Amino acid sequence: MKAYDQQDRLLVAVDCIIFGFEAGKLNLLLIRRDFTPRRGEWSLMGGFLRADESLDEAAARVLTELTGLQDVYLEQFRAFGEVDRDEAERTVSVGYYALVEQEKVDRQLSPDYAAHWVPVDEIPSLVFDHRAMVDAALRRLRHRATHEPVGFELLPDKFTISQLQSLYEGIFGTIIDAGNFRRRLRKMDYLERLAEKDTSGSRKGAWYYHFVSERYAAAKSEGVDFLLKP
Amino acid sequence: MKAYDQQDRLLVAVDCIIFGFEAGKLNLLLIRRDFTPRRGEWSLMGGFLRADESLDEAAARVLTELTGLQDVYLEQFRAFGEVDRDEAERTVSVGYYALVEQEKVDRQLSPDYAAHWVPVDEIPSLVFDHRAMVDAALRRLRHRATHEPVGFELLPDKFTISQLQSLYEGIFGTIIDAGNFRRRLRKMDYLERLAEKDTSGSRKGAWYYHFVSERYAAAKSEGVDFLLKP
DNA sequence: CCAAAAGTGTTGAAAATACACCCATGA
DNA sequence: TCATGGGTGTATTTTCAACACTTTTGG
Repeated sequence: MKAYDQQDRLLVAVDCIIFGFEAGKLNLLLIRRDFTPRRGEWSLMGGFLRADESLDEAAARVLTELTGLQDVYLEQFRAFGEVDRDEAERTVSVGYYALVEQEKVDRQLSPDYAAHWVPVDEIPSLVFDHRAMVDAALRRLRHRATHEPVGFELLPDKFTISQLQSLYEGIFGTIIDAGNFRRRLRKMDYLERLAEKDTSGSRKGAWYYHFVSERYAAAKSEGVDFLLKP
Repeated sequence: MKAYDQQDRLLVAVDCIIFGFEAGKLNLLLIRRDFTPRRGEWSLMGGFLRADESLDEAAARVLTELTGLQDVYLEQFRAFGEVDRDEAERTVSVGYYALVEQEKVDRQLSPDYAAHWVPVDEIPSLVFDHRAMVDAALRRLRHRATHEPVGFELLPDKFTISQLQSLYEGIFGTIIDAGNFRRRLRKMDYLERLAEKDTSGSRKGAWYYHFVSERYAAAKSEGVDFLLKP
């Protein structure tokens, strides 16, 4: 418990699996490394934990550095600690996944990293164990999205039911029955229908909805569980 | 991403939340620290990650050191990285929870640590952020126990339905309808009824069952999901 | 008027629940 | 014989997937 020597001190990193959604596709934000090791290869965005910050703070810092965004949905999902996972030096990495509005990111993406959105079903070869990190994050996201209303983080504040359905189809890679999907949503009274319609997708126009987090918190505290299966 | 200095090197620990089950109670194995800091206070069993081992290996080592057990169910659930979480020195700790047969442990517990079983609803004050670790582990265990057949890890190889029900009642702190609980189990053909009865609990005697992990793996690969709600 | 997306209703099957009931047996 | 935990059966309710159906409106 107590014993350690200087050699036990090592680097701790955070790596961010950044999810976005656009045109019916769930995407991942990757960078091309312009630094060693593995310069030029695809990689997740990451950074080293500093002495004066918590893990959560480090993850938020790294995310802001790349996307310029603050206050985004960010959740730790797993620490990765194989001895040889980083070829340069022993490093334990803590994985975080982020859910961002892709459009927001695109407006202020840092040019310092050659970052690109890649559909989750077309992920290129990644450095180190980053592919395993992505897979673990995806599993966690899928699970979380069915049990907590986190999917909304990937959509604009105003969204239509069809957009939400398309998102869930993107997350799970499945087709969902529109009627049943709507019915489940209708019961969630923390989804507020706005007085406005989106007419871009159809003649009829689709009502915009809005997620009212205070109402969700109230419902949850009364034991009402969120559940949205694919 | 790339930049760090010597000061960024820090200690990584693993802490083990060790669950056991006895007499209808879900228990936690705690130690009394005979080392600084906080000598004499209650704490989780932990240890520092060494340069030549993975996180999983470190957790297993720590667990074996205390309990003498090997090959127990051990799962990482979260890394804890607040700056001041350990008052002695900046330390990131990765939390693992273990499910062990309490009786097995009691037979070979290391005397080097003053370890005690404590019911999960009577946890004393713990050092650092160990209480938050325990709470997170408990949430994870409850969730995991409903979706994966991990509860069996807490019971002997042979167990009765009543024991299993009592275990689930202990994990969730609820009362379960015996009839419905049995019916759900009857459908799980990876639970094999043995030719033997436990006559200690009743006149009639209760059949012993056995979890056949190979059969479960087969069922799972065919898409049959485990689900055992409280 | 018609194409096409938005949105509603109906139905039958499946599963969860509550709870009444039978079983075996040692004291 | 009866108290006690073990174990089964069943009527009722709830949930849910499938899919037919209606609505709206720009072109």
